[in-house]
Amino acid sequence: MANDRQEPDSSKAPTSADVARRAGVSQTTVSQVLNGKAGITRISADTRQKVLDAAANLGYTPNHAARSLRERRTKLIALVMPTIGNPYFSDVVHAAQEVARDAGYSVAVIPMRAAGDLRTSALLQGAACDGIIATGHDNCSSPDLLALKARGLAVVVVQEPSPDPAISSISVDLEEGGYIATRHLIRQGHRRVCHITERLRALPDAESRLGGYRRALAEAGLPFDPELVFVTENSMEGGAAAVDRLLELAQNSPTAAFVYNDRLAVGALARLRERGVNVPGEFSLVGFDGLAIGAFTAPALTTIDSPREAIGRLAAETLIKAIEDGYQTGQTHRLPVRLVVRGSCGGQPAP
Amino acid sequence: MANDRQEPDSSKAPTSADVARRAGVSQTTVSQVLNGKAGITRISADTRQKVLDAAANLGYTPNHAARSLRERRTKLIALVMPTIGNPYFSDVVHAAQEVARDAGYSVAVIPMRAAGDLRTSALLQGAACDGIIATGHDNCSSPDLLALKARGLAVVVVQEPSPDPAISSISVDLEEGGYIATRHLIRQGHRRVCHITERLRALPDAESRLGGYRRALAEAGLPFDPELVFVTENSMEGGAAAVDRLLELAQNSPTAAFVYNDRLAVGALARLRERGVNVPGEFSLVGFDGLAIGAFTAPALTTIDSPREAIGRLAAETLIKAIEDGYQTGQTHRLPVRLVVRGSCGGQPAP
DNA sequence: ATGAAAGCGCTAACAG
DNA sequence: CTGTTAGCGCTTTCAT
Repeated sequence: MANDRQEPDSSKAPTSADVARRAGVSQTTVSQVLNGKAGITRISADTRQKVLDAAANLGYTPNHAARSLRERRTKLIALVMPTIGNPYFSDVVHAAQEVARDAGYSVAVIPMRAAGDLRTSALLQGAACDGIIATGHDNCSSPDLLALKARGLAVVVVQEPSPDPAISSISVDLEEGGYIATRHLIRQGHRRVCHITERLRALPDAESRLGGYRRALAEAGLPFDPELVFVTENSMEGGAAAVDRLLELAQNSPTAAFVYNDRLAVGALARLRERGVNVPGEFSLVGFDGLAIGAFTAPALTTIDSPREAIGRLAAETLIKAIEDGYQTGQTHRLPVRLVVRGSCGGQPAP
Repeated sequence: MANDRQEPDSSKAPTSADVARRAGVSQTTVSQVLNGKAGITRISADTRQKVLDAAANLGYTPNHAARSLRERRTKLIALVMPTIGNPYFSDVVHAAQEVARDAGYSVAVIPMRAAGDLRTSALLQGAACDGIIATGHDNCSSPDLLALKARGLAVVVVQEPSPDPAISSISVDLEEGGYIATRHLIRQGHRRVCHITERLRALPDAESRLGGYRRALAEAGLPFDPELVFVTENSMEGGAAAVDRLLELAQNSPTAAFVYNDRLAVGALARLRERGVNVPGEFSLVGFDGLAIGAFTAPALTTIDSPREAIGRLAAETLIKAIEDGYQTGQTHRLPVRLVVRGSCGGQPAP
C-alpha cells in the first residue's frame, strides 16, 4: 500500500461491476445475490459468499438513480406538508414512516411554503418518488397535485377533502369532533358558545367542525349566531386576537368557545388570562387535536383528541397499496375522535 | 378522439425522445434547448420554439433518475432530523430551503428516529442526494454519518460538535447563551441558581450551556454545586419532573433555574404552578431557543433567542459550497444569541 | 446549427 | 448454476 490515507471525496463509489470483478463473477450474479428473492436457488452458497464478501470489503451500496431508472420505481414516498414543526403531523409522519419502512419504503418530508413548490421540488417531479401523501389545504387543493397524479404518482390526502374521486383521503371525523366539543360545553350549562376558527371554507356541514358545532347547537335548541363565529389567523397570535374581538361583544357575549385547534386555543387561553378572565370560572374553552402542550397550559386544555398514529398508518398503507397495485381506489377513511376533559371548562358560569 | 377520459395511471410519462420526435428534431437538440446554458448560440430560434411547444404539449418533465445517473448529481439535499414537529428546526429548515431553492436545489427532510435509519433511508444511500445537513445528537455523532461522507456526500452538522475535522458545523454560541441566562438570574439577586438539562454530554465547557452557566457562577463568586444540575428527559414532562426533584431539596433549595430549552421550561413552569410556587415571585426561570410558545405561557418565558434563520441559511450555503467545490472545508460557525426578557424572572425573591 | 452514438449503474431476459 | 446482452432516459462528446 503506497498510502493508507482515505482518498479525498473523489473516492468514487464502487459499482456492482467492481464487486463482480473482485468476486470473480458476473454483474448478474452480484445482482442476484444482493437482491435475489430468497428461495430462487440460482446461486451456489460458495459464490454467494464470495459476492457478499466482496461487497462488504468494497463498502458497496447500490446506486439509487441507476436502480430507479431501471426498475421504474424508487421505493420513496414524499410527504408534503405546509410546514415542518407541527407537532400534530409529527405523530402522523412517524406512524407513516413505520409502515413505510416495513414495506421497504423510505419517507421524505417536503416542506411546502410557496404555492409553486409542488411543481419545483425535485423529489416530486420526474418520477423521483413513487407516491405522495399530501397535507395542508393549499397543497391538497392545488391543481399541481392532480398533475402529479396524472403523471402516474399515487396520491393520498390527509385531513383534507379529496380533490379528485380517484384520490383516497384519510381524516378524522371533524364534524363529530365539533359536535362532541360543543355538546360538552352546552352540557356544562353554557348557552352562548362561540366558535373560533381559521379561514372559513366552503365545506358541507357533514365534513367540518363548524357543521358539528351547529348540530350540537340545534340539538340543544340554541340558535346559530354567525356573529359568534370568529375567523382568525391560524396561530397562537390569531387565537389571542379572536379573544380580543369576542370580549368586545358588550351584550350577549359568549361564555365559552369551541376552538378550531389547540394552537389557537393556547393563544386564546393566554389572552383570556391577560385580560383577567378566569378560565374556567368565567369562560370555558375546548380545543381540537390533542397536542401535548394542552396538558401544560394554565389551566390545562380540554380538547378533542385525534388519532394521529392511525391516520399516518392508514395513509401510508393506502398509498403503498395504490403504488403496488398500480391504481387508486379513491376511498375515504374517516376516523373517530375522542373528548379529553381537562381544566379549561368547568360547570355553569355565573350568568 | 375515441375517448377523452384520462388514461389510467399507466399513461407513461413522455421522455425527451418523445419530445424530439414530436418536434422533428434530435434528442440532443431537446436537451440543449431545455438545459442549454443561456448564450450557447447553438439552437435557432425556430427550432427552439418547436421544442418548447412540443415539450409543453406533452407535459414533459425530465426523468430525475436518468438525469441523476448521467450527471452524477441529484440537486437534492437531505435534512436529517431526529423528529419532525420541532418548531426550533422548523425555522432552520425554512431558511435552508430558501437558500437551496435559489441555488437550484431541493430539500427533503428525513425524520430519523431509530439509530439505524441513517443506513436504511433510500435518500441517503446510493448517492440519492448530493449532501446532508444533519441535526440531533444521535445523527451527528453516528459513525454512519462519517460513512456517508466517506462515500462522497457533503455533510454539515447543525447545533452539534463536528464529528470530523472535515465536516463543517453551524451552531449558536451555547456557552454564551448559558452565561447570559445565568448572569441575568444572578443579577436579579439569585444566589442559588440551578440548571435543568437533558442528558449530560462530555463537551468542553467552551461549547456547552453548562460551561456558560459555570462561568457566570464563577464570575459572581458563587460555588458550582453539582447537586443543582438536574438531568431529565428532553420533553415537557421531563421539565416537570425536574421541578419535582428540585423542590424536594429541603434546605438550600434553588430560587431560580436556567433551563436547557424552552420545551423543558414550559413543562417546568406548568409544574411550578401546580405545586403552588409563584413565578417569578418565588422562583425564576430562563429558557433557551426563543420558541413562539414562550410568549404564551403563564408567565411568559424569559429565554435565550437563537438565530434560527441564520443557522439554516449558513448551513445550506456551506453545504452547497462543499457540494459544488467537491471538498469540505470543515469550518465552524458559531452564531451569537440574545436574551429575551419576559415575565418568568423578576427581582430578588424572598430569602 | 444539428445529429449519431456512447455510456452513467443497474436488472432481467435469454442463453448456455 | 452462471454469463452475455440489452436497455431504462438522459447528457455529451464528436462529427457533420
